[in-house]
Amino acid sequence: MKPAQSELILEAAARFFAECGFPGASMSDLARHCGISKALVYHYYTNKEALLFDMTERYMARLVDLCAEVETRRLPPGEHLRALIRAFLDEYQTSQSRHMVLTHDAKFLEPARRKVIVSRQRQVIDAFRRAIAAANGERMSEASALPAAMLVFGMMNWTFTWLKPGGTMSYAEFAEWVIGMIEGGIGNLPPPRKVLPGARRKIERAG
Amino acid sequence: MKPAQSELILEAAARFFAECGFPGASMSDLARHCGISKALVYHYYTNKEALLFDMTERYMARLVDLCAEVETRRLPPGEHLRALIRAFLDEYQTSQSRHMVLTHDAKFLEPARRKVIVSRQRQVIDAFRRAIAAANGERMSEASALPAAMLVFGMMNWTFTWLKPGGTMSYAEFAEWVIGMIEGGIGNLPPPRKVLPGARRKIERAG
DNA sequence: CTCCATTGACCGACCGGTCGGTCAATGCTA
DNA sequence: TAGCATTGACCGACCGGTCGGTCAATGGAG
Repeated sequence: MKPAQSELILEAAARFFAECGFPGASMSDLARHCGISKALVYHYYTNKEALLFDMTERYMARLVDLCAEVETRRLPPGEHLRALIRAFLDEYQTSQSRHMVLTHDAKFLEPARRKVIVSRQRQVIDAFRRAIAAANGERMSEASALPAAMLVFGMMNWTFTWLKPGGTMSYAEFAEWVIGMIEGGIGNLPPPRKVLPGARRKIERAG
Repeated sequence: MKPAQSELILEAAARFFAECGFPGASMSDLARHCGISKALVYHYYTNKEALLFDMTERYMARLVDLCAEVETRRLPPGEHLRALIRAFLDEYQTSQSRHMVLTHDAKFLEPARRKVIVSRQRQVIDAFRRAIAAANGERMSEASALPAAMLVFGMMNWTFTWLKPGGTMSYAEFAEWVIGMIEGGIGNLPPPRKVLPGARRKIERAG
């Protein structure tokens, strides 16, 4: 069974939107990237925004599912949070384009559609907030769990600006760095591995 | 003394680019936002990209200066890193638009100009890397300081997606959260303040 | 003080080209 | 032949950028 044409378009669009930005990515060029005519793209998607919505909605559904799947494992609190972080960074490894489109271009959705995405984002945030609160029990106040979740999302989501699949540091390895940080701070990071010379150059973008 | 016209354009452009994205922000609309004609914008800036470059270059210069200024204080290592984090988050408070343009749209600069920005970014990353290495001395290997810096940038820079000036949590307060996290992990975060009801709704975007 | 050359701020109208989107026609397959 | 996949030709709107030209301020020469 060959994958549906619409999904091939979706995948190419994710890469293309991530590269050029939603407003900068023309439908003609997108069609060319897909190797089909522009009219055919419009055969599958009513307009440019529908493409953006389908892409971001599917991706958010995937992340929400990921949270649910980890919850079905019924792990002890500390391990649950670790599993969540590992699951997300594993997903991120193959979802760079999708995630960049999500964070950069969701604002171009019309309000009604944007609301759908934002509400799914809230579900994900809440899953982490709950996991953090549970893992820290009485040591952490209810009000602290949400900002703490933002610290965790910051560490994880910033990878989209610097960590690349196939680079020196793997996503699985970086997950342990995030876990080490939240469980004991900077002095608690994993022991160093052997690092290839020149590897530092791989890590370059931030500000 | 009134501020130069070109700087008023720059400021409006930062807001406008941040809102619409660089490719999505038209020069006609920008001029309208400034209350001037499009031709006048081109009187001050040779083209759209020059505007983007001037904006990002000035901002990066400011961040590099910030690192240098903190270094002149000659603080003990631990305090130096704390000061760097506090200085950056204080700057971020009033540089939301500029920073969003930097991270979203620097890729639209032509390679030569882009290189200038990237090299400044590397200077900033290196300042943090050195501060982190110094603050942790022999407890941390040389190779660990760079990924650790990425964790810190993640926590700080992710604020541009959720923390808003004038919101429930101040930037100064959040700086202490970042410091608490790196110095002892999630169990070491600052004690909770009184939080206004409904404040949680202020924090909404991530994924 | 008068005159005028020079300058920089500023504008409306316009250019070639590209945008998102449409549509009638043409395969191709069942 | 019915029906879906696919196309090239086409459209009005808008894009980044330029043009010819206006206007007030400045300043040096007489």
